[in-house]
Amino acid sequence: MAGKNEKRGNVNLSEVARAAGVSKMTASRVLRNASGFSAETRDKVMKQVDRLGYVPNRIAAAFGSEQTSTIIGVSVPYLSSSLFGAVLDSINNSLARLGFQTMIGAHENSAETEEAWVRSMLSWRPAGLILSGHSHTRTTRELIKAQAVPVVEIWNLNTSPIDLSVGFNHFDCGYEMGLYIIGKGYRNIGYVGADAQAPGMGAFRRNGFVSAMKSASLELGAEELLHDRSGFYAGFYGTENILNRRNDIDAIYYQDDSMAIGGIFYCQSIGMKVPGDIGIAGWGSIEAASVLPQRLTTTVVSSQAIGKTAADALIARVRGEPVEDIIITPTRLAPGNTI
Amino acid sequence: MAGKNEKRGNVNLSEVARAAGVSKMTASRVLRNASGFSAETRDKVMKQVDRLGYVPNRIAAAFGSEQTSTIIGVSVPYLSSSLFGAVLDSINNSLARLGFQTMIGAHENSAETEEAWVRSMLSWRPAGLILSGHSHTRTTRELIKAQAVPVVEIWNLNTSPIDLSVGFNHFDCGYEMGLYIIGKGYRNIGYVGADAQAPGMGAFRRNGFVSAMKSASLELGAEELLHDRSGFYAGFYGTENILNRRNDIDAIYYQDDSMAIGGIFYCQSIGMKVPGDIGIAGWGSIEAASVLPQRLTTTVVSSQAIGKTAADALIARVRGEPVEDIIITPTRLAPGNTI
DNA sequence: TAAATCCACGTTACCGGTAACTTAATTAGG
DNA sequence: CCTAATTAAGTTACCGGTAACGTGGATTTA
Repeated sequence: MAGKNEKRGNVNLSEVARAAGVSKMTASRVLRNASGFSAETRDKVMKQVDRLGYVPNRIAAAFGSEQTSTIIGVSVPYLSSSLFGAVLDSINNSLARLGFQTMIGAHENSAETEEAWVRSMLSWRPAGLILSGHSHTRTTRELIKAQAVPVVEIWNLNTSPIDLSVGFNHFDCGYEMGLYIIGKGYRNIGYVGADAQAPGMGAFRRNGFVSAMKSASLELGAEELLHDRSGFYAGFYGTENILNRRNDIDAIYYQDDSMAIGGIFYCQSIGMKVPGDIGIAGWGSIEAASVLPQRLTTTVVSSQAIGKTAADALIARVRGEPVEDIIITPTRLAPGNTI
Repeated sequence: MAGKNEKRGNVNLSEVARAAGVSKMTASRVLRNASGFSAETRDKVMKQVDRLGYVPNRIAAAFGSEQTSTIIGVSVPYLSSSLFGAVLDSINNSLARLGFQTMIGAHENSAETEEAWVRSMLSWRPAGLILSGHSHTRTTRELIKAQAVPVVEIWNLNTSPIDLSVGFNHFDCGYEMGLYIIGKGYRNIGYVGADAQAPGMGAFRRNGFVSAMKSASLELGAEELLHDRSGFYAGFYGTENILNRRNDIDAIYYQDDSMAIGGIFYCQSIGMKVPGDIGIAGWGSIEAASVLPQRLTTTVVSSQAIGKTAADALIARVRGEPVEDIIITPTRLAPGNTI
């Protein structure tokens, strides 16, 4: 009798219940802290739980009730990105606090990869999903709607979301920075980005920026889109390229702060003064910028706020509480002294 | 009949099987690509799968068989850290490729937080776990052993692991760097770190470093342990502190590259030349260092290799294939020109 | 004091797959 | 040509919880 059940050290509810001299259902009620048991019974059950080392089986629970899935699928472009790392940390923190588990996926800015992930994710019958892809395939949308699973699209504000959207408008970020730079008197402005092979949100900012220039009857003096991931080195290299092609560029708008910092270092390395010889602006306000001798002109984004807001909104929806469909998390142009 | 099952757009195997005119079991075999069905039958089933939009239920599958859980729990200190971000990315990539799902947890260097996570994780009956905490509570170890779940401890090499260990020796990294710096003629060396409230692996490197100094009959000239997370700013600030206390320090070893870079910037900001006035060394080889005007003296660690090796080893163990218990991923002291 | 209510707990059925076993038909082998 | 092996299915039982409902005794209410 002992030997048979010790195949894997797995004790189940029935054994706990039997040991405590109650029914399986009563033990279940105690463990879920539902009502319908006396304090005395609870103590009896909990004593056996401890003695037998019972580990609840959430797979069985999720299977049995369909209400009790506490899995939340979270999809981001990359796990190794300082901006998304902070979003993930914040989401995971909020979810864990609320008793939910995070299953992650990295789509690398490919809508097809995202679709494959969503498909496999849905078979876990998650309580909800958090997506950060900038666009989804038609199948992705259909799959999600067919399963009627709550979803929050984060990062970019989607004005007609599948379900909920938490974020801000990337186009507007670019537009605002465009007007700012033009207002400072720059006229021959370049753009350096790094997601040409699979455009992410940076493309929206770039378009907003170009649009601002158009509104002042200007156009991009030069553009460098590396087939690479954004990063310090990509910024360094991209700046080298663009300045080799056009030496009359007086300012550069970068896809993000990492690249802008790389750009500053390139300029430094060839003896160009920032902002004396060239103006530089980034986006995203990463921590690395805080140690630069100059304060980088950038757009401040709160990754933490997005993560927490998204997690809270999703769980509210999961629980059937009322939620705003579209929640804007503010961004702020932070003037520095690199422009 | 139609209305009743359309409660949630959920189609189950029975319905697919009925529509295809076969038994549930045959449909199951087709979907798992097991043997025991004809090409004709497969086409019939797959046609209905597409027509009805069947999404398999992995919760039910995992529940029914116990062999088919494809959940892997992965625990790291923080999700928003460039080093662990790369490890996570690599783990997730490898696992996804092998058909496994990653459930994450962040323990923030607290063994108690890790224990709570392990407890909740085990109730999902995962196929395996990847842990990166530098030490575990006794309960954590007991829980894992009782459930007989495969585990890989990563990052720090554990010479008596619970199950498997993939990583390298942090003490040795510090020791090696200590000898190197002493060999360059420095004598009054400081250490700047940032995990005093919950020591992570950096503490081992620091101890290795101190040990190297002892072997040369030296001791730390000064030490600054910030109650903060490691990062550029912590390095900047820590350097300011340590140099204000002792202005005769001729070199500083940092907990990691982020902090070392922060240190370089602080020195630059007060007009100290690196390495003329002070030598600086970091650890971890993060990308940010690649854009510095000087090449940072550091220890190169392949986060990617650790992630992939750990994932592969774990899955081999899950599948019952033979695996090395202890796998060392190499590190390399990379001399730069900051020392 | 009888009826209504509440409480603590038990019983039954079921969630959606899969393992293990069985059966019928086909093919191979001597 | 008859038996053994192989293949393509079907049947049955079960995984470990939870929802829904049932029951008997204690307490409250009219």
